Amino acid sequence: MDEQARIMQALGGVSLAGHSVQGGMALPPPHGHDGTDGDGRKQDIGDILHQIMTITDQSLDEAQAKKHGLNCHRMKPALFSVLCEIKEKTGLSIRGAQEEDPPDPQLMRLDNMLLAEGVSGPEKGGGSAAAAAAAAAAGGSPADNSIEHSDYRAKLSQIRQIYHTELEKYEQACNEFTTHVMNLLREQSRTRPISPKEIERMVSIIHRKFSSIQMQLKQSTCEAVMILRSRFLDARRKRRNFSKQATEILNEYFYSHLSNPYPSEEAKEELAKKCSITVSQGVGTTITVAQVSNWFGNKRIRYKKNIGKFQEEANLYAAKTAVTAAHAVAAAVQNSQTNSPTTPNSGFQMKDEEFQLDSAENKNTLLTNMFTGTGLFHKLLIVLLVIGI
DNA sequence: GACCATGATTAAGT
DNA sequence: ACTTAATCATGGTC
Repeated sequence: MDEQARIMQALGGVSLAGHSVQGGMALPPPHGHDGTDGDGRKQDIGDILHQIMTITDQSLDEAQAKKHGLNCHRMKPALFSVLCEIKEKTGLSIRGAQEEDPPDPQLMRLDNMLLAEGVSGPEKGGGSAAAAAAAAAAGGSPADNSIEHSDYRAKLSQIRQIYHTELEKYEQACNEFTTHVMNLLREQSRTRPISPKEIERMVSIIHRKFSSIQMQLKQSTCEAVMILRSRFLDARRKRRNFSKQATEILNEYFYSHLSNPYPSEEAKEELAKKCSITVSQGVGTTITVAQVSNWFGNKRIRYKKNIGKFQEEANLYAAKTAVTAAHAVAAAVQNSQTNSPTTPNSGFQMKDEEFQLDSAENKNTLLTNMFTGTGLFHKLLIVLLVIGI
């Protein structure tokens, strides 16, 4: 409004009050109007301005007609050049041209996440690979791709599809709107000075608006993916017990290395492999090295906390391994008189601390279990005695 | 449904 | 990087 007033004043001699007060006046015919005297000319300009000002209040047909009238008006070139001049003076065309939009960090984050989740970016193959990678990174068993995983992928691709169709819709709408506005501006540039820079600026404003809408779409897509992930791939929520065989293998190792129950990386790998192979029945869960580490971590701490509770189990496994060891020893003895068989070690050494079975309580449990528990252990002792060790 | 077992996660320590 | 210890959350059993 301020600008309008300035323009009015710049036009010179036309009193703003003069024309605006005459609200309901009859508009002069666009053609054949020959205002020859000076007063008439002023009146004329006032009318034209009034038409410009009230153009939005009129119906489309009316407006079109008036627009045509204005375009053809003999005063039009003069008015146009005056407007050009004013614009140049006020620097309207330059203002705001320098504002460059820096990449929005939030938008970038959303984009990156969508790309990582396989929603945006390359088609199907890459998408599911990314999803699998994400699942693996989340610590979930990557091979647990049974029903749940396929379900997850189906849902993800659904989200993906919705996202893409919506995005396309927005883009199309944006393009349509942009061309519409550009046409409008081009059309208007016949009656008022509009530089290409201004059109460019307008386009960039439109794009910014639409990209903020797109951001909302991206945001809600991200949320949907997060919900989906937490529901399907959060392994913590879907704990599954290891198979009996797998636990047995792990326990065997644990109790036969009781003095130092810290499997090396290679040992862990081998255990993981062994456990995975033995799980042939039912659900095809493989056991990862990380899971083996978890298992040993839990086992160590729980064993240490309550050795008594685990004693029976310890004897069982100790006997088991000792039997095989005894076999080996027996074989060795036959060849040459060797000594020191690998007797089950009852000492338990935690990292940086010796955790022996010395406490009276623990010793008692060990002894009672030894002689009341497994007959196997008895047999083993006898075997060892017979062999002469 | 209470209760225990158990796999996974996390903070803190080394 | 790996471990311990505590804790969470679920699975399984009664």
